[in-house]
Amino acid sequence: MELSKNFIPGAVETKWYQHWIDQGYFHSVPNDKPAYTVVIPPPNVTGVLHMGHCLNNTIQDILVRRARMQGMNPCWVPGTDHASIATEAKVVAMLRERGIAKSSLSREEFLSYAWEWKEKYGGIILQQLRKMGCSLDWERTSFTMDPDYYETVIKVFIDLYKKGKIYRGKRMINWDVKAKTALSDEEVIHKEVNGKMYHIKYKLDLPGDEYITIATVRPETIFGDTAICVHPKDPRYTHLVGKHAFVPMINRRIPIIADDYIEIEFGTGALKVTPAHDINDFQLGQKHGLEVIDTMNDDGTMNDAAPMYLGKDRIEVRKIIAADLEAAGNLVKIEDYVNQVGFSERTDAIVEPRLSLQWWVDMKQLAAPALEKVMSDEIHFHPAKFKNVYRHWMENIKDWCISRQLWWGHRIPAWYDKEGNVYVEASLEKVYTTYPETVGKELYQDADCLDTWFSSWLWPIEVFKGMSNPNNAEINYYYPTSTLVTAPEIIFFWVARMIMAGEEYMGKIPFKDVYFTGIVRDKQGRKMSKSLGNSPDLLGLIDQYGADAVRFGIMIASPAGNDLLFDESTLEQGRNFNSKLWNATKLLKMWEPRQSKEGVVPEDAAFAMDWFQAKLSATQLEVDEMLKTFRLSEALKTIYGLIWDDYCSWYLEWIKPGFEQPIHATVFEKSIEFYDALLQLLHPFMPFITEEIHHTLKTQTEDLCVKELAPISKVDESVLHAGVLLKNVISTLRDARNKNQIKPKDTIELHIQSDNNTAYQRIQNILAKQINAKSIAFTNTAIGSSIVVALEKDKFYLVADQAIDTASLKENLLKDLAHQKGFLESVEKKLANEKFVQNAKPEVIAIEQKKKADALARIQTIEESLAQL
RNA sequence: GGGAGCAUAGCUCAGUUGGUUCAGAGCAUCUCGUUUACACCGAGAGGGUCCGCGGUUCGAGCCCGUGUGCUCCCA
Repeated sequence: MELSKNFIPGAVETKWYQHWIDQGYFHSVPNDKPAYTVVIPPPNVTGVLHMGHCLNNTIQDILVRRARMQGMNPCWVPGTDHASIATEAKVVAMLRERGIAKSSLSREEFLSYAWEWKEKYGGIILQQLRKMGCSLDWERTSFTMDPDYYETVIKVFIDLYKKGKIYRGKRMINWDVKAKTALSDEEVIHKEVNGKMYHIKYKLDLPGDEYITIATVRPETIFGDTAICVHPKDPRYTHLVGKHAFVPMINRRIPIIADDYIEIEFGTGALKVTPAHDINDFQLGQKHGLEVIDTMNDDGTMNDAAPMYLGKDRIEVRKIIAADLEAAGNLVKIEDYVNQVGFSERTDAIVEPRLSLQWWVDMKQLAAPALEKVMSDEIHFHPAKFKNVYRHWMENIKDWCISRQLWWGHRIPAWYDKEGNVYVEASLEKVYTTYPETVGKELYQDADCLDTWFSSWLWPIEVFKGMSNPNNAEINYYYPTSTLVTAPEIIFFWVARMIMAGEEYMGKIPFKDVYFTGIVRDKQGRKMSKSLGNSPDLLGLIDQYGADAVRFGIMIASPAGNDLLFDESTLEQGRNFNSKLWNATKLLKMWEPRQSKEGVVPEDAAFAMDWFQAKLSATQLEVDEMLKTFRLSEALKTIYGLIWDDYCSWYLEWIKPGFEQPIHATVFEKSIEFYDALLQLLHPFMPFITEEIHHTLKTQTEDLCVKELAPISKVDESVLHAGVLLKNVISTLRDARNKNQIKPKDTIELHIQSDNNTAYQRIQNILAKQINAKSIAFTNTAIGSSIVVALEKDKFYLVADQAIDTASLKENLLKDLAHQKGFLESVEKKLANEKFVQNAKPEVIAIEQKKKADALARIQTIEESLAQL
């Protein structure tokens, strides 16, 4: 069979993915084997695959595929999140394009558009995961708004309400004026913004023309001012406390109060207090019993508290108010000022603090066990540094605002009567049953939805129907899940809350290990984002390089828990690795028809096979350990080196038969076997090409995808060491050839002077081949007119046809000699140090003594070589 | 303002409880080379005051203190 010149990924990938699906390899049912369960962090239902997903899902696939090959029963559950605010925003935008305003639709009409949208775009991201080769159990695809899931979310709300852990309260919340909804603290992104500090003077309610000057970055909020506050010990203002001032432009009279919350040094030392629009002002207002005047509508425009700006956006007002204040004679000055401003994660609108009646979860009790499980390492965080971050948050946890003023999501199961009484139940019928006093009353349901995370925190439970069908066989088998792979940015949003839900509703942790991936950044270290346009098109990259190369590229640059700087050159490296694998296959296939069964295996090939077996086993052990400790990037690097350097560059060259010579059948078989073992080791990282080559090498009885790893054979340390020596000799002699400008085609004669000839006898054919020597001889004496190379205690004489550059040879030897002598000196100094000899461990001293002996021997060798020149 | 983390070769990172020939890898760089697997390649080489300063120790990239620079989270 003639193999194509290069490996072409496209068709191969489609073929094998379909085959794996047809064979049902990714579908799991409970059985006798140990379960290895992973639930996907559900991407937004309308999302498209980006680099973050690529990294995250590649890692999960590696873990799952590895588990499959280790004979476990892996189950990787796919699914999507309804992502209430993001999806609703998209639907609203889509409707706007069609000329439909959300406000013109009923809730039911809007939701039918939303479902239509979900059906149309909802599957895209899951299709894209198939392209990447993800071995997900598609029969288990879940959605956070599936009927059972929906009911479970409602059930949890009611349960927590009845336990007194959910309450309704008027609090300062973060208001997204674009989406017209409350946001949790975690959904607000703080950014530094260049703004202005306005100094504004308020006329005092005193005889004469006296003023007090305040400083603010938000002059448009003055209409909500209900006090001015100063520090009680500020000598500038003590005489004014208890007096009153007038808000500019509207001339509303407000008191001047004192509180040590004020920083004397900041601004003018006098603070305008606006309880409706600032969290700190709100607290101050509560303490001093101040009035709360809301000056804004829910879309961020000014209301009738600011009659002259009615209907204008607050940001717009900030720009024009300075001129009006100036005209009114109240503006003192404007300074440049940098401050932190909160933006909505979803809509990028500037978040407004706003007083509002919302639903809250009391977090204190839920947090305690969840903190303990992580601190005690019952749940392992990788890397462990995130334990600190987690602890800090959990110890300072605040109540969770769970209501969102949206329609797309799980509608809050609360009904109100005209008097404002609240009845929480799953349906109106149930309300009438549970609360007989409501019978005959007209009730209306809360219009709001629950925060998306209020459904996702049940994900590892409800994908197995652990709550809608408690104690079923699946939840008992698959839960707790094994490993969660996610981004550190959602450690509080999601990870912490899943642990709480697990403890509360299953009485068990939801997962044993959490692997935090880094954030994918561009070459310059910037976070990838749509607005920067630095997020590459993943499917385009897969088309260009192949899925295996993309997986390779993203994993090789991805240290655990550190951000990864994405650079397309690693994808090239991945594609080159594909080529290397393919070319090695071509070489093996070339030898296939030229096998000979005659005679015994040549001694050098026997050595090569022994060596590679030892190297393979040793590396398999290393990789095993690395994967156990989630050092995936290192494992991939190790496998890459084993294949490229040890197998291709060394082993295949060592066993390579001469020009048009046959290869011994035993050697050929063994080489195929080795290669297959390498493919198996690599398979979790690069599933497509490894499966393809596995079947190209020979007729296989099973697919690599489900082939169980064989036990690792014992490592023969001595042959491993012999291999190191051989590689060392080859490199050193090649270097000597290079330095003496011996052309690659020119042969040399090699004479070896050693105490241990037998060590070289077994490998001399390999050595001859690798350094292009026409003969190898052993000698007890120096060989004249040769290039002398010293390695450890042995000497090598290279006899070439061309003239030898004795001067440079001598120079090199002298350099080496000086180096060795310096080294010897430092070792001797150490050994002469009494304190060292007294304190150091015996094995450390033994090592130093060996160093000394070796250095002495080496100096002798070099001196002898010099004498011969 | 509070908290967490990072600083090792041009770049991205390893470096296990302080102790092997005097700090490793991949990529990049340089030199040589198209001999039938592979130029998406082969052979070889160069490159580091382990951020500064101080301390503990016989011995520090690793431990302690301190300074500087950067990143992230929270207010």
